[in-house]
Amino acid sequence: MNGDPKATKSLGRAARKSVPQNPVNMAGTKPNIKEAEDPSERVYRDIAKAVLEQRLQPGTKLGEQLLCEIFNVNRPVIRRALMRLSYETLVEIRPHRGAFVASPTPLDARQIFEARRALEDWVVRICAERIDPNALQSLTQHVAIEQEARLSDDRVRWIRLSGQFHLELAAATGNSRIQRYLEDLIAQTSLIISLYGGAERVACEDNDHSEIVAAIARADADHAISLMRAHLAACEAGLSFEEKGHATDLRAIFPVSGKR
Amino acid sequence: MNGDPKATKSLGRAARKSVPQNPVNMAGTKPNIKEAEDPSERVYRDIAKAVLEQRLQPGTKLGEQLLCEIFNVNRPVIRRALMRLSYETLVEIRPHRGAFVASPTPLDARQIFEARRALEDWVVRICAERIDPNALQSLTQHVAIEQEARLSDDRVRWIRLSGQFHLELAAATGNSRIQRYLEDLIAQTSLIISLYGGAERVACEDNDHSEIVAAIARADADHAISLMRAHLAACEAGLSFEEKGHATDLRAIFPVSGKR
DNA sequence: CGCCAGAATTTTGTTAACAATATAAACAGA
DNA sequence: TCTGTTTATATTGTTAACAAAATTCTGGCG
Repeated sequence: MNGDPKATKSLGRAARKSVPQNPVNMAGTKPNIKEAEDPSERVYRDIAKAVLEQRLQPGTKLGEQLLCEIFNVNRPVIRRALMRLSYETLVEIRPHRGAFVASPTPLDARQIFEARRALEDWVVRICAERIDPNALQSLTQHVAIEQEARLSDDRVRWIRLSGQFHLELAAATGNSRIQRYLEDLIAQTSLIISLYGGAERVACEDNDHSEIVAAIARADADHAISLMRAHLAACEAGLSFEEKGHATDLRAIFPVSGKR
Repeated sequence: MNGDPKATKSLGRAARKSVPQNPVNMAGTKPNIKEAEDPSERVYRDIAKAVLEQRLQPGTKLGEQLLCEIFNVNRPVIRRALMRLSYETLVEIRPHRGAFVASPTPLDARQIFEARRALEDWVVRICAERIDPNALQSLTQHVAIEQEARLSDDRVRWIRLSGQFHLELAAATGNSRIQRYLEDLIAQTSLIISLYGGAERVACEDNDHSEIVAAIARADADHAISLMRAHLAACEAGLSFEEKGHATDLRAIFPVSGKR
């Protein structure tokens, strides 16, 4: 989430007198700001979330009209959301063809994991060096929630929490840029696991997370880093780049060969 | 400079012949594809380039109509370019207010330099460990060109080449994601230097670059890293956050009448 | 029976007009 | 003369209709 603290949409202080009978929303208390949030923001968030939770599989076509009906918005709104998603390489827009959920290649996967290693090494080191007690508390609690979700077999929730752990770690460094980049990489990791993931298709093991937190709590940077390295390596090692024969891929690859 | 009556309507794309004469355009010749590049791409690139070369100062308003006239395109095209620029936090879009060249705060500056340190440490290490001879050759040549530009007092060219050096370094790692993130950070570094830069407002010193390349050529990762760290630290130390008394800064700081 | 060509349909991309909001300018009152 | 309000202008955001491209369907041919 790219929290936008500046989007305060301050509607005019003085009520405009153009309409005398202006049903002012009970002034006095906190002016319930209309928020007037860009609807494309919601569309973007929902689609990104679906990708993150592996409910949207790579190669899925995202037709504009269909999305309009689903979200009850106009096409430019959809278009903006898709454009933003394409900027984060979560969807691929092919001119005059449409938008599709991105399908990272094995090479992409390698680069993404490499980038994650580069960033998360730094994140873990910073966390171990200067960790806010509150943040540490929050992390510990998060790991507990994760375990609970895993035990209760709530797969979608588990996946979401799994990725969120890494994000909270990044957030704990206080560097919003690194956090944003890691958001991007984690979302694409979801795609990669959707494509090349093994049997259970999980992102992370719980135990790894709790051990990392423990090492951070001990301010043992080196150990925390090696744990994170092993964690990501295990995740990457669990991929199998052979099973690429999904139907969606075939349709994306062969434009028209079919008849039925 | 009212617009010529030309071009806008007369889409210059070659008329597509539905004549059966051309049943299948074989793969042999594809020079006429024209790529049909999105015009917003050009607008985006030009504006980003202007920011990178510090010709566009932070806080500058980027009115849509004005840009339409400058680039001879329609508003949606401008709008797309601005939206993309806002994704990269090069411009800030305030609802119903317009788009402005971003003005990173001192806190932003700190985070950006921190992120650069995190990424470029990794970049330099990877380069020192596994550098392609061709890439090394290219880097050496680039440094030479940089020096030439500096000696010839071509300030804009020097600034551009200075940033490009770091990008080529990132490109040499072969990781396009890291490269993209660093592009983002370097562009914002230009903004920071525009805002808080000292007298000469330069990004980098030439000697630093050549020394870094030399260390990489020797495969001396540790030395290369410490050189890069010192290089970035020197750049950051050259900033002065005091001279903020510009009018544009004040307007950017107070979003609307000092509320909130 | 399978394959290729051509037209219809769907979908994307673009253009233009409309509405809402913020900015500014002018004006009245103190 | 200055402050506060009102009106006018300009710019942004949205909606709707139009045009181009591609996929799909249909028909003819090998």
